Amino acid sequence: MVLRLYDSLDGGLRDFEPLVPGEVGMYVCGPTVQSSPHIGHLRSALVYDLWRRWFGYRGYRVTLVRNVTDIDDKILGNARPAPAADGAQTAGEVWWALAYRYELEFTAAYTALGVQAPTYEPRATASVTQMQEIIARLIERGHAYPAPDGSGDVYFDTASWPGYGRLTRQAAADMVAAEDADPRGKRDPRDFALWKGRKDDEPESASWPSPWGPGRPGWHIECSAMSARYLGAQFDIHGGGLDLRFPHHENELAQSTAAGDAFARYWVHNGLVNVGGQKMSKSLGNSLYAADFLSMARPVVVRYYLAAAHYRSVLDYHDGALEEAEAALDRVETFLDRAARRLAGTRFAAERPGQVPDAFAAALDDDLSTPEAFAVLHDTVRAGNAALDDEDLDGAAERRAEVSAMTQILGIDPTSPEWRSRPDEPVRIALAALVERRIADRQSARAGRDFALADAIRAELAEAGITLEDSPTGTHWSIDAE
RNA sequence: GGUGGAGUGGCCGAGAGGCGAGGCAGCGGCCUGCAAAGCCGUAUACGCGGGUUCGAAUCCCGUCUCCACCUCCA
Repeated sequence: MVLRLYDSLDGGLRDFEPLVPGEVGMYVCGPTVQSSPHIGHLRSALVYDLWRRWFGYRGYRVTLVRNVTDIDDKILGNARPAPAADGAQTAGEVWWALAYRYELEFTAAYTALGVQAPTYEPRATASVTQMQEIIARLIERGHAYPAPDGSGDVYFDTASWPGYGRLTRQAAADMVAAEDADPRGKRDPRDFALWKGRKDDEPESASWPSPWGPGRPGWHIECSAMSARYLGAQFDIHGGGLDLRFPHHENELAQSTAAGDAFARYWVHNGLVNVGGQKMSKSLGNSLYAADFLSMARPVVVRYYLAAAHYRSVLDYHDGALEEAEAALDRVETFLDRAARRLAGTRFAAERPGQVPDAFAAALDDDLSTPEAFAVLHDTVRAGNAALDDEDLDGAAERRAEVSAMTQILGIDPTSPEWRSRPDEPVRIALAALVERRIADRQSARAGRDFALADAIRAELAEAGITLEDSPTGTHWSIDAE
């Protein structure tokens, strides 16, 4: 079976053929660490985590590079201004401290969501030499020019590159220049900065020496440099949020190819997250930050929610969505739990190494169709429950193995230690002793047909947050999901 | 103005010419002392108007509405 993915450059589904057999090189635009991560950042990271896991399951060795943009106008803008001429320090946080603080927030959010660390996570500030090398090549080839205004800026000459606009299928003539664009030394308003000469109010620490004067890199060149540095001049997949298609990815593509690099062979873009039908924005005040979102439900539920929609669709968050995800995931958990209890002590007790059902694999092979994959997961859960009802233990064990395999790939295996809040063993043991005693009391009440007492005990435990379930093999108790 | 995308049952959300994905909620049933969990059943769904076809949510034409991007937002 061939893996297919939707290539934004091509505008259609394409069979994936790796550059090097058995390997996948994937570059994903990470965040600019200028403010706290929001739900959209979570989704983006999760999407590429899922791609990576699936490629891995399909036998590829995946090199995933996700950068951190740690130097940028907004970072400088959000940090304190440069020291005054007399050397007096101004109040506030220095830009690199601010960038690092937010980087740590991103890392914490990704970890909480079960996003595996990429193979490497380069910071833009560590590849300035590589950026300058590309800029020099562009100037040499006649596709970039230092601004004649003495600003120290270097611009990409869009008019010199016929392929400009290819990724977003736009004709240069149709592009509308932003009203607030600062023309500075540009030949054409569409030209974009490769290098930004240092301005007087910018801190010395945010400036690097260059052949064009001290300054710092433009945003787009960062990704061109880092992808080539870690994955090579040509690599398999370039990913990022749909909002980055233009100008960021268009510019990356133009500058890398104009510099002579073959660049990405496939472009993958994830859909954005809206809140209440609208794009998140600071002015609307509807931004949903990662930390808040992750506290609204168990992280594995958040992951389920974000992974259940197709990665290219717009995901519109609305109230109640996490409750639905919770209910859906509970079905899976309940089955695994139920199967484990029923199979314990039988010859099917040991977990078998699971194979995912063919339909599940086919779904993910088809442009990572997680919605269909989740449908297969639920079908399998139902079949497993039915097997348990029929006392078909072999079938139940088989379904359990499949469910485990699927949830592991999706990163939502409820039994995985990463989702377990550390149980306080002594407390658990003590609680178990007390609860089981009440259950025994209830059993004798039931045996004596004193259902009023039995129900009272059940209600008493429910009050304490403990749910009882009777089954032919005994009464099972569980603590309600926290 | 340009480019790309979307409108599916009470809700979420797939699919893309012919068997009504899946989840949540609802209803009926089985099971249960009663529950819970589970299982089985249950929907005249595809923005609107035409057309092509034996057959259209899926193709074509028209039309309405919404969203994203168009120089630095994942």
